[in-house]
Amino acid sequence: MAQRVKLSTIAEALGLSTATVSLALRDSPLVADVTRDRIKDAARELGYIYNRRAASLRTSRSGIVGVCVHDVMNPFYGEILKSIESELDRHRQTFILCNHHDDLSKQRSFIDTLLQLGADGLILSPALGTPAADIRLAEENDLPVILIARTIEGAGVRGFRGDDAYGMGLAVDHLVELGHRSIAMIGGTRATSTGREREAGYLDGLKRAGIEFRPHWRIEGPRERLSGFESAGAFLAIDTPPTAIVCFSDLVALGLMYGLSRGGVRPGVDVAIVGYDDIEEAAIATPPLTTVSNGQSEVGERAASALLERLQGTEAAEHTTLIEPSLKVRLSCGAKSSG
Amino acid sequence: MAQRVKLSTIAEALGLSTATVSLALRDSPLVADVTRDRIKDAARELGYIYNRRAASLRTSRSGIVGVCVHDVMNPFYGEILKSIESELDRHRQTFILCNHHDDLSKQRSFIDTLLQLGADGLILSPALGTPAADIRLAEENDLPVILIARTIEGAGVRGFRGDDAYGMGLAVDHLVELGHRSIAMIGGTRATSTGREREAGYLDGLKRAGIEFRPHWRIEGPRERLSGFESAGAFLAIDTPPTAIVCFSDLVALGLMYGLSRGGVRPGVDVAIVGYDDIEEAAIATPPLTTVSNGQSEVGERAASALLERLQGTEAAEHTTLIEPSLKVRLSCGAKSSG
DNA sequence: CTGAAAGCGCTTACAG
DNA sequence: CTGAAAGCGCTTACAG
Repeated sequence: MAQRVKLSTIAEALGLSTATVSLALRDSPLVADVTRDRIKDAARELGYIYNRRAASLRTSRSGIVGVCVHDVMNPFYGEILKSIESELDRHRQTFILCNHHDDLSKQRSFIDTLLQLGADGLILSPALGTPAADIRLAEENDLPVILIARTIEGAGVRGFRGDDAYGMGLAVDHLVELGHRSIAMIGGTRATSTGREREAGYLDGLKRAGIEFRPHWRIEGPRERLSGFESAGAFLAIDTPPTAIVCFSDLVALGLMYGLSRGGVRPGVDVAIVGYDDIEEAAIATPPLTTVSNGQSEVGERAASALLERLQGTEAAEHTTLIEPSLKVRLSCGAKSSG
Repeated sequence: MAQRVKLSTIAEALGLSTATVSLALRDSPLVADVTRDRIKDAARELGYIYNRRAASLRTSRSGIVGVCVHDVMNPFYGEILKSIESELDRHRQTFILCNHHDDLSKQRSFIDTLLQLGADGLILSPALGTPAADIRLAEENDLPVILIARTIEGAGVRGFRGDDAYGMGLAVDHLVELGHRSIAMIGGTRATSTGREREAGYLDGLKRAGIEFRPHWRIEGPRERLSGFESAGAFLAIDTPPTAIVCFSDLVALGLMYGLSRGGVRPGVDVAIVGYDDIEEAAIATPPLTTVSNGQSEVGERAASALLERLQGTEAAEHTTLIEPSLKVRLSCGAKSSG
């Protein structure tokens, strides 16, 4: 290719200074309308490409926001990412995505990259075991952080997530109303705030109903479709299997339903199942999945807005906002209670 | 925060020049070992953060590779993205993801951003209707492009994708062997090379078997789970419904199976179904889905390698490499042929 | 309304 | 083995 076109190329072609060209391209009112139009036309004709590195070196604003989650492929993040994307788009921020797969070192190297690129901010669903110090390091280096989905003790930053304990309570209450007295919980781990909260909501729900928790009702671990599928075996191996199951997530529930079907047990008929998240697939599954809607799009939108406000100069705050979840009743919990 | 630490901060602290510090941090053999160690220690202690914008302004290498696909949430891209990610990781390239949602202007603005950031390359699954000129614009501005999954006439760049026509042929052949003589195809559009190729494979398959194609066997459009679900209605409305269905993708097939179940038709019993892509869920679905494995991880890996080679200085080539697909027989095609 | 000049934080020949 | 200086392509006071 020919010599790259830069501000000075345009300036020379028109007999102007680079200062004027720079101002004109950014629609500064300091430049006369006629001049501005001439400059913009020339820029277009010459195929000028704005060099953001050079600009951001000067202004220390990059227009980049990092978004880092466990796994972008997980539909749980679908709504969240979608609303973050549209919010950032509107403010002409480029958003760069990253999976950390719950690997702390991947997360760290992504944060490092953002710092090196002079990114303007980070929206993070922190990896398992993220120490508060990691968040502070970013903040101390002028990278504002907003947490989503999971929160971290002592991180001192703003966070947005669903009220997981309350939401899981809704699920349990509903099953109790249907007459169930033996309710399992499958999936999730205490290593995340989400896992702890949802488990707490489950245990509280049982307590409210005066049901005594049995340790073998709790199958920990599964957080995705495949492990949900595999957990069907463990569930069916329980001596007297519970009549109902609350799952850590819809993905776990959907995998579990596949697993139970294969084991000859009919979800929604032989056993009641409730998921969590209300992903798109829940409504069309066989049977349609009763679940807890988590307000994900609100989480995404508010996280993005909070970040944009901080970029505008608002002070950092450090509380976590809980979005109120709601129950979506469908057919998967239609099992007759049998005990 | 305090004044930002830069090369010169370290240089001053140690009584050295920035040149030496710069070389030392990049492990140049020009710097004495002792000096290098002192420098690295100081950098760590001072909390030095490398400024990539400044460096890349000078070197015109950014270490950034863009990856842009229709929708990162689509599990079809799962394997592809995973192998691209690990390949780029190993070469210390930061990869930034973007969805274009088949919106040309979104794709263009992403390419623009990459150009502005001085990105080193782009791996692209082009949006519907992407003109060859868009690809050439990138190439002319020193942004090498590699295409995946979909190809574009006359783009003049390297591409990698599964052999879609051949793969769909495998699916049809298998159904014919099972005795089916009326086979529908659901999903996909002629606006993408993938859609055209898979449809061509379907039609050729019918021809090979001496089956005359009926227009009402072809339900165009669906490319995702939800629209696959909805297409069940259209299928069941056919006067004498075909005994077998090949789907544009696993997602379409899985949605369709949900839809058929709800309509009281048992997939794999009342009607044979074959998907395409062999995503993880296919193996655990109810019933397990017969499908065509597309070699996605090979696509991702080879696309990333091809790009890395070009960054190394290899000349651009322009042929498309077809990865050979293979059939995975499971239970969803176990329907008895009835005509 | 427009221009000349400094500077953002690196890297890279070139000297020594 | 180390240093002084130029330059990557912008933006931003400051002058005029």
